[in-house]
Amino acid sequence: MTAPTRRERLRTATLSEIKGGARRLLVTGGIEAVSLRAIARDMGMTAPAIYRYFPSLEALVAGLAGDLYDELRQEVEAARDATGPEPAGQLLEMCRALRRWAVGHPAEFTLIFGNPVPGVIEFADHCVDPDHPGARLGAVFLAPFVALTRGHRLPTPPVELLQERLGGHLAPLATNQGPLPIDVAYAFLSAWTRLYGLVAMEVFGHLGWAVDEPEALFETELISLLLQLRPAEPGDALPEGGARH
Amino acid sequence: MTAPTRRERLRTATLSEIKGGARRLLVTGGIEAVSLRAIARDMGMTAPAIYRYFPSLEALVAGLAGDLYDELRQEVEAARDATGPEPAGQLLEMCRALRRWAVGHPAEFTLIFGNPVPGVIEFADHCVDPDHPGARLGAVFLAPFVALTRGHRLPTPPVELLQERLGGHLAPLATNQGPLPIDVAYAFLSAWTRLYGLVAMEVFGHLGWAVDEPEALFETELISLLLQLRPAEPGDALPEGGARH
DNA sequence: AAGCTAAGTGAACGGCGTTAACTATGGCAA
DNA sequence: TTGCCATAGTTAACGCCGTTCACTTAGCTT
Repeated sequence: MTAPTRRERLRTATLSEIKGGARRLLVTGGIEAVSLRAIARDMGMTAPAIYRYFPSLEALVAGLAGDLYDELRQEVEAARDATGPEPAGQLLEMCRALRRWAVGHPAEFTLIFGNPVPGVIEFADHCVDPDHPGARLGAVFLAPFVALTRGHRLPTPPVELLQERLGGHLAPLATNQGPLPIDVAYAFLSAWTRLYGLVAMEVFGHLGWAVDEPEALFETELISLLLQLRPAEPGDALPEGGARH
Repeated sequence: MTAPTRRERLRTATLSEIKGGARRLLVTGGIEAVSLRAIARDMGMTAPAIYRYFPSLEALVAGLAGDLYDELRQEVEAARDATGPEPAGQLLEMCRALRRWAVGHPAEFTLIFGNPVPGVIEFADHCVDPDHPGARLGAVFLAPFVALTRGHRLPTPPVELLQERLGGHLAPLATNQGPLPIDVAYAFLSAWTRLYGLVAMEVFGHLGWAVDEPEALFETELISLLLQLRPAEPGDALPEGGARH
């Protein structure tokens, strides 16, 4: 690994300048403001020059999406590492970090978690790859989730029903994250879609008809979710929710 | 109210032809395929003529979104009316109708429930209007939900906690749908975001890393949700769940 | 029949992604 | 050191796009 030559340094600098410009346009004007010509204009370049770095605008956007996935994952990991070892507290802070990032970076969240934009479609399609940034983000949440729910009954429908309905369709999850007890797998997916639904509805502006402070709903739902996942204890505030089955 | 003149007939015919063309383009090529020039080309017209019917492409898309909201609501209402009077069965079939429409019309679902597209943004912003199609869709689900949960304890955090966290922030919901007990309001929003999260993740392709048959997860989650909302009875088994096609 | 209004046309402006042909330059080998 | 070549950049062009403007045509009204 020798020292990078001058051309290599210039190339990586230009590449990150392109990505930075794309990000800035994404933040200020949404995905439809990201154009090769605008990026090049901001850099004092011409649009065709960008084709030396990306084969198309779609590819550029896809690369940006990958970076954003990693950024979000690192944010979530940082929140986890800044918390004590109890998985419940870790999950709480990780979920909060996810929402905080989403609300603070709505355009970025929209790009990676909203409608598949043309360049990001292949992303979603080839998600069965365990190295996919989406799967890696899921894995970060899965670890403390498994730790939290280990060894006690989860508030799911009966395991026989889960087996019958869901048993044959969890192959992608097993491929990505290793084998899991079916009730843990189901409870995780249920929690993940709940988290996604809450955050996505807030960021996409679909909660305005119901609440004027989405964070309050988020915090309430988070408490409810974690209470349901905890083993029922005598005097638990949620006896019927947690121990129905 | 006299008979429509010839020009009026032509105008409404052209208007619906424009909308139909826009819908067809949306379905075949996604929202970015909807262009004034393409619509006009398909109609044997020129693009500026459309400005006699819509002030801009954004307005045309917003009108299309409104129509789609109504179409989805009618689909859900039809599913409700084709089911018996028990609110649990009605809710089950309404949720299934929602998912069926979303999966069968992914581009349309994406337009009204995904990233706010420029023309649809004002839609989301002015959602506090009870006549807003989104609020009306919510109301359709709210009625059987209230009936289902009336008179028994819901699996929510304690009401005092709900009051403290959420009490001051439900004004838009009350404005749109009338006053509700806070545990009912919270449980409804929780269920609504769960439903949205599930369907949106499936339609947007964000579940590929986890399941190979999203419908199985949907059905399981639906059963779990309805079981949690019902008063616990000995030997409860949610019979409708098994009577699926 | 005259005149007004609504519907539609064609040309044009500026913006977009992308391609092709061309120029200048950094790095390497003879 | 000189000569070469791959690389990074340029300009020009094509065909899309939304939108505006001036103009024509056809329908309706009086």
